[in-house]
Amino acid sequence: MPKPTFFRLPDEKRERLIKAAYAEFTRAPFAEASISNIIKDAGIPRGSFYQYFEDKSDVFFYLLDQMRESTQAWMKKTIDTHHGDLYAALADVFDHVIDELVDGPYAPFYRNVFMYMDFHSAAKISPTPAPQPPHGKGELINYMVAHIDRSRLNVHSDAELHLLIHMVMGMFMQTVGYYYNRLSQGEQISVAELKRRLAQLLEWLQNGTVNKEERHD
Amino acid sequence: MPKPTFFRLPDEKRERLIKAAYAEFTRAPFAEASISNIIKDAGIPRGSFYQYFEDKSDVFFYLLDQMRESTQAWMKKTIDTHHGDLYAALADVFDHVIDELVDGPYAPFYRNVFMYMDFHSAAKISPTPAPQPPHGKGELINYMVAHIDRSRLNVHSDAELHLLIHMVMGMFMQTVGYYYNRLSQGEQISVAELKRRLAQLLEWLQNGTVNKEERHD
DNA sequence: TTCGTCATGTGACAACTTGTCATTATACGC
DNA sequence: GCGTATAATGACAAGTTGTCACATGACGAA
Repeated sequence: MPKPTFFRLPDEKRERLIKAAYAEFTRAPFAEASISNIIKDAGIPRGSFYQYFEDKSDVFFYLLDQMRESTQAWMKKTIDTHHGDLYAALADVFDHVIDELVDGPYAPFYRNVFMYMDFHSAAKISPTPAPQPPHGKGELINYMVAHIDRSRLNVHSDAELHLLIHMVMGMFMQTVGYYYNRLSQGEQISVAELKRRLAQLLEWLQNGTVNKEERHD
Repeated sequence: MPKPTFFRLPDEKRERLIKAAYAEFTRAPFAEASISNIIKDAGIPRGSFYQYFEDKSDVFFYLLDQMRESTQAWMKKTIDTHHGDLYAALADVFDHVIDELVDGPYAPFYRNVFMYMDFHSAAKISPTPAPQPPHGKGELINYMVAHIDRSRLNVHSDAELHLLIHMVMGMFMQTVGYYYNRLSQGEQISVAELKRRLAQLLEWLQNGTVNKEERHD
């Protein structure tokens, strides 16, 4: 988390810093991004940066957190809209988020995020099946566990539902990561194809991949 | 790939280098590992390192490649043993690989690999659904597409089987990554629990997560 | 106004990186 | 014994990060 001083900054200065940080993490993936560039761009001295943030990842995850919050709100809303129908909500959200990731104003930033997101970092963002402080990463998954309609789901405990949600989220990130990888290799797949893949994965997850002997229909 | 000079090195020196590289990537995750430490440990001058390798990731992926090869061989063998039964083979391989990852001599190295493996790097290792050079990362997935028994699988094309395999592999890595994350947070889960989770995920993938209305049993 | 105190701003600095390159050493064929 | 290609070497430039002693505010009390 940014230090208190950061939040006491005059709006103009704070926004200048954030903008510079976005620019740098858009220019280069986390490992290659440099604090030097951010402060040069924002026009603040080096010492000040460390007055506001712990280090590079502190800014980075602050930016990510902002993105998470909006997505999280959208997800909750969608679950309600679909009266707790997990897969209907997921299909909806995936579509929406992908449009955001691919066409939205921050698309190139997200690209760096997804391609170079490791499991350690992902754990800081995506919902974690663990006791969580009231607000933050765990909030969404707890909301989901509480509001998902399980009557038609083959899960038998909170833990199992946690696992399922965790898996679906991971699957989503993986697939988006795959899309960006292809993009950066010039072997771009279309957004439609990306969505088709996700739909297929969801379908498998719902109905399984194994043919039941003699389906009665 | 290491440069030709590297492979012409006297065995003793080459092994010393590899050993030092393993030590460094065991000590620290990729981003924090330093070439300086490797050469200090191996006792070779800086310039020589660059005679053998392109850069840090060149050594790193060389090490990973060695691990991939052995796992790959095991996977193929297991598919044959199970006469192309995808899920039986996967269950087998997962169990074996996990024991390797958790108890094997390279466990701490793998830990760093999995926790800090991003999607971009993963693409270099895990099977990619794309036309592939005869040998390497794509070899396994092509072998699988060719040898998996599809008669009981709900897949209708090579592309779909690719996708399925891709997803299962990703799911595996994600779950192992999760295990290591918990480990590093002190909230360790047991190996048995890890295996149970994977088994559950495979089960869902086979039979689906949605209750068919009125199962006839 | 003058002082004290606490929060901020600042940039020079040490301690590391990495990749290069001119130079030296070695091996091998003739 | 000589020439040439291949390999070894370490000083170096150019960059990075985090720190710290000090300067500059701001604001209330005397």
